[in-house]
Amino acid sequence: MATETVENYIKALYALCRESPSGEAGVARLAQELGVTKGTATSMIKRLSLARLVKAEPYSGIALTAKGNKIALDVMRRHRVIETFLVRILKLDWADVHEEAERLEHALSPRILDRLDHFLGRPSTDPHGDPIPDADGNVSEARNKPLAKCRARERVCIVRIKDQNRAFLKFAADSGFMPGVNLVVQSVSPQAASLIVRAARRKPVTLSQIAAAKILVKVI
Amino acid sequence: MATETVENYIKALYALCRESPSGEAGVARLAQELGVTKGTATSMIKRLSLARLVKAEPYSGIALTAKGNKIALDVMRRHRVIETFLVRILKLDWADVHEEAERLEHALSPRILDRLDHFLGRPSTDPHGDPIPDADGNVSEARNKPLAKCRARERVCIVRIKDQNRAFLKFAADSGFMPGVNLVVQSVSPQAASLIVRAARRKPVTLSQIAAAKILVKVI
DNA sequence: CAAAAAAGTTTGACTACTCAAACTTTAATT
DNA sequence: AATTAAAGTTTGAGTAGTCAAACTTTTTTG
Repeated sequence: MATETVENYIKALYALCRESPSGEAGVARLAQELGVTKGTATSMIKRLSLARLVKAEPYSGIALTAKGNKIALDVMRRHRVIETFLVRILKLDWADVHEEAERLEHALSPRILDRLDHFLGRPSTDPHGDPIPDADGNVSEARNKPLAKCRARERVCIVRIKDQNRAFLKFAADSGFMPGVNLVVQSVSPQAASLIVRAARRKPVTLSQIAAAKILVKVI
Repeated sequence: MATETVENYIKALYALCRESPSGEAGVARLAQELGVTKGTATSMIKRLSLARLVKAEPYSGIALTAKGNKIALDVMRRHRVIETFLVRILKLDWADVHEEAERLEHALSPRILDRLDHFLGRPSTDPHGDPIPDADGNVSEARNKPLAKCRARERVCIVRIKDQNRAFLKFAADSGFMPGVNLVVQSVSPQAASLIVRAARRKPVTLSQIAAAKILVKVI
């Protein structure tokens, strides 16, 4: 079994590879993400490479192997099932659960994970709309688009908030932006790189393109 | 915060001090309990002593300080609340939950612990009847007696099974010996160091003194 | 009480993880 | 193309935890 530290490196690598156009991660970003120095990250990459969890040549990009990918999905599954439990059952704050799940995800046995998943009714997404991989590592990434790409007068439904940052989640929750909420795009201003949206029984909110890119929606 | 390893040493020390007449633990038993060598245990005791969690002179007994005791009770609280959750909510096997809780107890934040405790209705004991310390570290050790000390024809109610061993717990569950169950002591045989007890709608079961010492009861 | 057993300690070495700082390679800029 | 900045690597060192094995102290027992 991978140590807690290894799981965290793998998880971070998975996310970095996702958001990079080349599909490969770099040491500098990885180190930053995990709060360690570049040297530490380099030596860990060497270890992961030796364990065949990543593919990496010196001075070039890092990519997860199939084995590494499996671990990443497994950790993500544990993380998201726990988040769902914390919000739905223990009523923890939607914006706080990420940090809490971060610690718990490493202590969950397959047996408890399955029981918890069953108890929750096999949820397909966590409270932020992130898809939960199934026990075999299959994820159903729904084809939805960022709010930032919407045009004026479009009516959409929020399906996912793609940011784990507590401050952003707090802002989103305070503004009423949570999965399941319907929005109307009132106006789009390409020059100001912002758009104005309105949820039912709410005041209109102005969002920057950057913020709107983190909110995934489906058209209704 | 104490590391996971430190928490485990403290927890083991607490149990050893309890069951020792002198109230002090020894390195050999401690090492055995944790599955490490004596040397490893010695060096850890030195560290704990430096951190003022235990009081220990070379070649003499080990005792927890007030600070160490607080940690022990805190870990036990987390352990027992989790066990209660695993049995009551996730329906895990009564005999299996100890090992599972062993891993989870170190990953539980005070916030989650409190929510879980609240969700469970602030239970006073875990599924094995072990008392759950409250958030301030107060334990209500009920004055109950071991089944081994009972006399023939006594009617008692099981309140606690004082053993974490899975095999013993499995035997106990299979024999119907769980907290809340009423028993009649049919006969006591000092020579054979055993006694025969019977639960309602069950066949009589013969228990050794040793086994019966682990079953705590109250007279009814 | 002397010898043996048990309990406790010390030492040297190893893995996992980390940092700081010097260094090398690659990429970006002027 | 030459310089600089950024990214990546290496080295030396430190903490936490561990073992094996030699050693010392205490306890047990013949």
